[in-house]
Amino acid sequence: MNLQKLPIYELRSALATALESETRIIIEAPTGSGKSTQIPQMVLDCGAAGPGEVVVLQPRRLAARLLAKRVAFERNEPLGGEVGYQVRMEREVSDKTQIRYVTEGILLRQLLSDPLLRGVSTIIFDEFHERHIYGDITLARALCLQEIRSDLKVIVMSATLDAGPLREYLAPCCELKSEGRMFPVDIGYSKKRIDFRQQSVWDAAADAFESAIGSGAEGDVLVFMPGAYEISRTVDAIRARRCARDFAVMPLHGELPPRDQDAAVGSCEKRKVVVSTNVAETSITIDGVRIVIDSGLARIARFDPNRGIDTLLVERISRASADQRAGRAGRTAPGSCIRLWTEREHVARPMQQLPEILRHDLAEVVLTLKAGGIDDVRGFRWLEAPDPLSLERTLTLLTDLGALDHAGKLTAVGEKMVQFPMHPRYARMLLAGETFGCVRQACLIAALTQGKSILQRNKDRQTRGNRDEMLGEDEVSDFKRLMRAWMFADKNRYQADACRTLGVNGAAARQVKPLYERFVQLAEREGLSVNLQAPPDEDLQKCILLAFSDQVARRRDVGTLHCQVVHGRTGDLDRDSVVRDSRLLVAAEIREIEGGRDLNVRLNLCTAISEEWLDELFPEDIEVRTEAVFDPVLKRVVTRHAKTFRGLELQASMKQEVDSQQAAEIMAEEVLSGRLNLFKWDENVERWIARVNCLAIGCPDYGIAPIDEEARRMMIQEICLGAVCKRDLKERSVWNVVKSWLTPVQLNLLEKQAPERIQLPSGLNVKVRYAEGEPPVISATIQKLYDLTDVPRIGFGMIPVVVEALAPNQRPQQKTQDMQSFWANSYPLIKKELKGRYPKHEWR
DNA sequence: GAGCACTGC
Repeated sequence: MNLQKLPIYELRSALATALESETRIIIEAPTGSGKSTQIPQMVLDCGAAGPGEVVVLQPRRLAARLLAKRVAFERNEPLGGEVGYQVRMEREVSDKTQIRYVTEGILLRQLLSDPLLRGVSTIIFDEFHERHIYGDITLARALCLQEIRSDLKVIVMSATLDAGPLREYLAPCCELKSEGRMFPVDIGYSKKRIDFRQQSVWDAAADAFESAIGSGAEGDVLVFMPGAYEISRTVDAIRARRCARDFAVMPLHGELPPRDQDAAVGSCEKRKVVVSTNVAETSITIDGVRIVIDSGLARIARFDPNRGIDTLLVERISRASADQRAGRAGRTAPGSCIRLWTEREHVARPMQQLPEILRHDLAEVVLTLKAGGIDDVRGFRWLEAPDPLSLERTLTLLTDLGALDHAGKLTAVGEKMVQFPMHPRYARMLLAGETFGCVRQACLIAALTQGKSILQRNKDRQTRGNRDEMLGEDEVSDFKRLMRAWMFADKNRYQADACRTLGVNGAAARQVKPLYERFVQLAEREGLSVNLQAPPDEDLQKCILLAFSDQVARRRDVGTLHCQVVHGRTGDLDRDSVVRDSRLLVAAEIREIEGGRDLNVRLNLCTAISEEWLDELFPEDIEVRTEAVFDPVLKRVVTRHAKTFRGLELQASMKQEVDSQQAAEIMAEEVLSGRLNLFKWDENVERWIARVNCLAIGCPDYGIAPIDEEARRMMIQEICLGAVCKRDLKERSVWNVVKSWLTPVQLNLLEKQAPERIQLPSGLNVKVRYAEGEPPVISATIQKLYDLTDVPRIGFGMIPVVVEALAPNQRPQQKTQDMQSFWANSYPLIKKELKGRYPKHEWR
């Protein structure tokens, strides 16, 4: 290839000039422009950055390795000489290395040991638009470092750039731009909005496939779907079409065995249809694709700081992601992309995916910052500041784990924890291992939870039987079973056949070993005693409990998997968990997933615990502020974290007759301050509310308390405006109540019928378009209505209602509050509560 | 219908 032909070359002289005078440069260039291989060489070759290394940050290990290889080859040098790379557990560098490709976390760690980054002349951030959390943090640290080291150059490269905020953040900085050499991709939208509840997304994709092939489009086809289930349905749906008979239709996602993945990526005699998750959006390139069919959906992981739960829900992708997906059709020739949504819907989508820093658990990052001497994380120079609530919760967790003292300073324990590259919870478990004689086991557990799970899910009866047989049936901890499974795989040298009998992912198991060894090595370096002998189960269980004490759960009954979790949460024990009989357990993972049309919270990686340990491990005697009758076991747990655990305690108490006025008052306080999530109403709760005589807030999928006229009117209004749909009214009883309020026309609307003219309770006639599944489209008329009624839009899919409940035989002390002032006072509170629960909605 | 993709001296 003639390198001079790469489009990025047009920037060569401008870059050299900029480097003479500027220390911060933004380069905007699309994927495929050659920026990742050429810019570092230009920087090195023009000599303007001065002596020292050019470090290039990559979000993915594979990319770092491949780019280094490529550049070494271009410069006719051996890898690890002038050009090298460094990723976790792997390095090819030497003292001669001038260009070093690294993953983002590596440089952040390097900053801990060498805050001045001596020997580094230039840091280049590649693929910055992906906005990974470590990229954000490292950039912030690099900019701070420039204040001391004025010779340090920072270059930020990005494909699509929302340059505004970044430009401000980097100011003063210089910008360079290069056009790509992508082939044009013709983008087509659906003419009519597709409701995936009416027509399945796989059928819609198969239709799109049929029409694309029917109109003579050439090349291979790439279909984007949110997950494995949708992929398998899509594969079936496409195969069933007659026009697919000349095609090989293949799935592609992370859970697939490597052989199948290779088949999807590799060449094929027939034309190909690859149905894939997001792996094909950034990580994997499939040659020959000229048609992309995009469902516009993806499963997106978030951490909900309000509840302390990881969520994994299907969401609509951003415009930037959609463009990235479309671009996959134009890598080798002009192509086309069919989007299964309308152009109008497209405009309503967010420009960019929310950066990771706003979606992830911050524990590790904050601990790393603290270790880097940044005491005031709230005032840190964030490119995008994380949610203050999320930050608070993180600081609380780190304090609970003993990494920070009450002034927020790093403790000696915290200093040790930082040495271990893992979530602080696991680092804490490792340190606790010293007390309980299970450091080695803790190292293995930490290694096992780093990457993909080594035990495959949804295995057949046979496989599960094998597991019980070969791994033993003890019911102590899922971690123990994971460890046994790994040791089995290790003993069998990760051979595919042996692994398959137990449903073990051999490749994932193989990657555990070096991590395990590394962690043991680090533990030894930190002076922990790494014993060979396994401790009694009990000690390991206690050790685990210490790291996850805020995730203690209790089985609600023996017949179901349903559990109560501290902090007012509920969830179901994973049906594959080995913890079967213990009523009390601790979950290392709590995540909310979409199962069918419902949301389910699942408790994973569980460990049985015993009530007696609580006194031993949490001796602090914290006064509990209520006299209500509580489950004695829960009371112990609650006693430890009185403040945060109160929710569970109170929730438990509701199952019984509440006869303590004080308990009710505490509860009211919890609800109103947003600390306690609302619970499913039942008669007890109603009685409780009646007793407290307070304002509470609710939303329909959690049930409806006795509602006054005003609240009811508002609710109807929201229904008419399309802000709520029947699906939101999850509970049958609630639905029956609501149904009884509505006129037939309103009922129709709620059931998702066509646009209607309706008279609102306020007397206004409006025409309404029901906008379920997307942010409500506010027409001018409706906007006007909002203005007239002073009802703020809380967001799609929920109705906050006001409940003014009265004690029996008591007159209202004041008439139902003036709605306007109610909203003015309560809106921020409600919004905060709901925002945590429905992060994917757009808020204003 | 029980669950995306990455990553750490």
